[in-house]
Amino acid sequence: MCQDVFVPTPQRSARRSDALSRERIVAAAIEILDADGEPDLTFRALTARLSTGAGAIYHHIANKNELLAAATDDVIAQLFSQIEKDADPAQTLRAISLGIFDAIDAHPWVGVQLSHDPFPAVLRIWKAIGEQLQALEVTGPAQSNAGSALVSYVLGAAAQHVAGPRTQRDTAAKREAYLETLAERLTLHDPDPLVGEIADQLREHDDRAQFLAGVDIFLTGIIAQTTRPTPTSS
Amino acid sequence: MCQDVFVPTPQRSARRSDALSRERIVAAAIEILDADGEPDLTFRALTARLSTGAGAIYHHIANKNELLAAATDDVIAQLFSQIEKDADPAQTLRAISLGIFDAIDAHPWVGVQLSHDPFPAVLRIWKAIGEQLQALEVTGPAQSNAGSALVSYVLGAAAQHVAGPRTQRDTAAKREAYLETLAERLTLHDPDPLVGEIADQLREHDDRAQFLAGVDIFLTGIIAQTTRPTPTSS
DNA sequence: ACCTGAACACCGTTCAAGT
DNA sequence: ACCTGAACACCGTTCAAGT
Repeated sequence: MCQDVFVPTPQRSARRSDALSRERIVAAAIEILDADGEPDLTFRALTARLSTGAGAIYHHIANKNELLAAATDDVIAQLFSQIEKDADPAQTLRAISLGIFDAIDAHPWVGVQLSHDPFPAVLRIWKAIGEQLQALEVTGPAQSNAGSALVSYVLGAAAQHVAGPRTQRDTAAKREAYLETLAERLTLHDPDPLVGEIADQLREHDDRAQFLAGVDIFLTGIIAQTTRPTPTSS
Repeated sequence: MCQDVFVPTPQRSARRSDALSRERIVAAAIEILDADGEPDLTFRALTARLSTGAGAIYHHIANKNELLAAATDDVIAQLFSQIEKDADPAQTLRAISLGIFDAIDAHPWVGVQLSHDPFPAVLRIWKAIGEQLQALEVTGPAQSNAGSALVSYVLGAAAQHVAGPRTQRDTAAKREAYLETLAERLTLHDPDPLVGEIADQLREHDDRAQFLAGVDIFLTGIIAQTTRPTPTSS
């Protein structure tokens, strides 16, 4: 269809100074999502915060899915503008992974969204990780496999980290209680000693440190496979 | 419109032979989820299929979250009853990972649920993977790290695999078109040659093979770390 | 062009009333 | 004890009407 022009019209009737825009809508959505979680992001809450009518939003955003995707992309874009690249590609990959983990820790709804509907934010992640893998001289199908695996791991681990709690406040304050409850329910329902061990690990472990240990397992595997592509090669 | 009566009940006190039960409710929910996807699992659709009233469900299931968790646990439990253990723990870990991937491929809503609300199904996965890691003589904190990482990878990869399509029919028939559309949008919005490469990979790659390649990166990393715990050790 | 807000077609859950 | 189904308190989205 045609391009809609979008002439900013400086003089005109001036209207309200804080006119609605996609940016303002996304910013307001992020505030609600961070404060109250995804279920509380309703068009009614959004219109109340923006002092507008329900339908006005739809002049800038197609629907709620697009709003969530835009809010997620905003957080991820912001994150990548802050990542500092190291001379060592493996170290940069650790920084990228940890940056994503911390962003999802701070905005749990981002983790849910990236697993549910990855476009367009996950593209940024693919690009950044692919670049570093090339620097590691992992190329061709090996790069595709390694990149896909690392992206899946990072998103999967972050999603597990924020599973249960729905807001950042919840994550910090309630995750311990959540894990404790979970641990109790496990041991209650299952006398298996292995379950007891898992429950203890739940109580004690540090998600962030464990996440980084997983990244290192990946990097070790990628580097080992590059050095020695197949187990049968000499 | 008022009488409704329509009481077939032949002899009364026998009640209906197919009385409601948690099992029948969960089975009906799985049928709807597989056929139409999570958004179409409504209590109205469920009561219609079970020929009952809306409130009757609540005598057996606390709410929709519990219903989704129960349906997911049902699928995962079913899966583990079919896994064949190999003498080689690494091979069994591949079989478990692939079994979970295929189960989520067949029931995409399971992937969403496991990322969103892991209990109790993810416990089964932890147990099965932890057992095989012990057989690999990965113990202590290393086992905890390795198990957590593999679970995160498997769930993350499966979630990415089913992202977009919402039913198994969609996955098979529409994923190719989805990836093609995605590839086109990528190249349209971004002239970066790296994006072009990613788009080509999207079009060509085999999710299942790539998933297995990622599992092997993991196993390689875990085994390499066990053999040589820290990079600085001789 | 952009905004308004009532209206529409839903949804999960509750609860008085039945058996 | 278990079931019924109307009612309640929402929700995302639409659309005639305004400026």
